Amino acid sequence: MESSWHENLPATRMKAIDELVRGQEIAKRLKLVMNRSTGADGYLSAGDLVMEIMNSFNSTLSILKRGEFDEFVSQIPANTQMGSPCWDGRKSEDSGESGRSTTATLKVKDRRGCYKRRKNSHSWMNEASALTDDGHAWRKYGQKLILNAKYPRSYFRCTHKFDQHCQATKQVQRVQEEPPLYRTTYHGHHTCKNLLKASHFVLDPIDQHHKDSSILLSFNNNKNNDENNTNHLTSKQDNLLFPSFQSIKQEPCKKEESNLIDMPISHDQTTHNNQAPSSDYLLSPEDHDHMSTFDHGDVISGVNSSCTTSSHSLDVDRIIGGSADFSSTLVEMKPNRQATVQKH
DNA sequence: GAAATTTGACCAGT
DNA sequence: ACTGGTCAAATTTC
Repeated sequence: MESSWHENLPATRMKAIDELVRGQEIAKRLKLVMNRSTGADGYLSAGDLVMEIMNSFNSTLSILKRGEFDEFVSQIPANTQMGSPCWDGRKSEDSGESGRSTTATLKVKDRRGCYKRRKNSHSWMNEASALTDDGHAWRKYGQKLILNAKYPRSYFRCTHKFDQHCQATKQVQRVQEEPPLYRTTYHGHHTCKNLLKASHFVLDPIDQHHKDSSILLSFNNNKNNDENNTNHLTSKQDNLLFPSFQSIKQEPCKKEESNLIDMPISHDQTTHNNQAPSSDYLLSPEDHDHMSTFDHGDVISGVNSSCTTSSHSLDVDRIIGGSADFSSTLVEMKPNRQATVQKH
């Protein structure tokens, strides 16, 4: 599948990719060296750094290979590159849309509506039988009843949206009652530096994955297709995930888990569908390829450390396939992590 | 009191 | 017009 993306890219981008691949290889070697020479404690922080580096490479490569560079750039906060009047969701004084505001609504409009709706944004999906901790701190900003969905959808943004201009968001929706099945759809890349959580973030999914509790889907949005995807997605039980979802600011997430996402919607349109929402998401042919490699790669890339939640597996496949992959390393690190995570 | 969640309203895409 | 995504005041929690 790699040949396909090669063909479509301009030479300059190809060159950039080559450079990134080279850097990626170097980081990989560094990791191996560190793995041999460093003690446990030293390794953890250094390992995190290497993870950061490699995730950064992965993310960038994914973006470039998919021809999404432009979009990626557009996600960078306004103060660094874009002129969007209110990129961070806060209203700036002179945002253009007020032009069609009436005076009566001006006050409200002054506060609201200044946001760009996500279109074709980079997104991927994770399905699990429990609400999984993806290692990031999330803040809930909305909940919505979705047509033909039995349960409401919850909307989360990165806690560091404002202090670090992190653009990542996710949506969580329970899609099935028995067995419980939650679908988490991630949008955007984390640009925050939440390093502590980052290491957890990297670790958990590996573990989860090996214990087979969740499925990560990578896709480019578009909800057209159906069928089939979900057939790949049978999710299973896992007990490990329960400490989970704590990333939504510890306790509050429990609340969400218990009364928010679990709560079925009790109105008339609940009729048909526990499964239907699954069909809202589909994989592009390319992503089907990713799917086929999920078993080892995409979990890492998808959950990918603090700052790069790009999900595309090809790079990670390469990493993991090409060297003593992270898994063993991560297993070593895990005890530390658990001590940290399971505060309650 | 600060931070997080809830919830109704606003807005954009279709 | 409808629906989903986001905003922000009000409320709740710590």
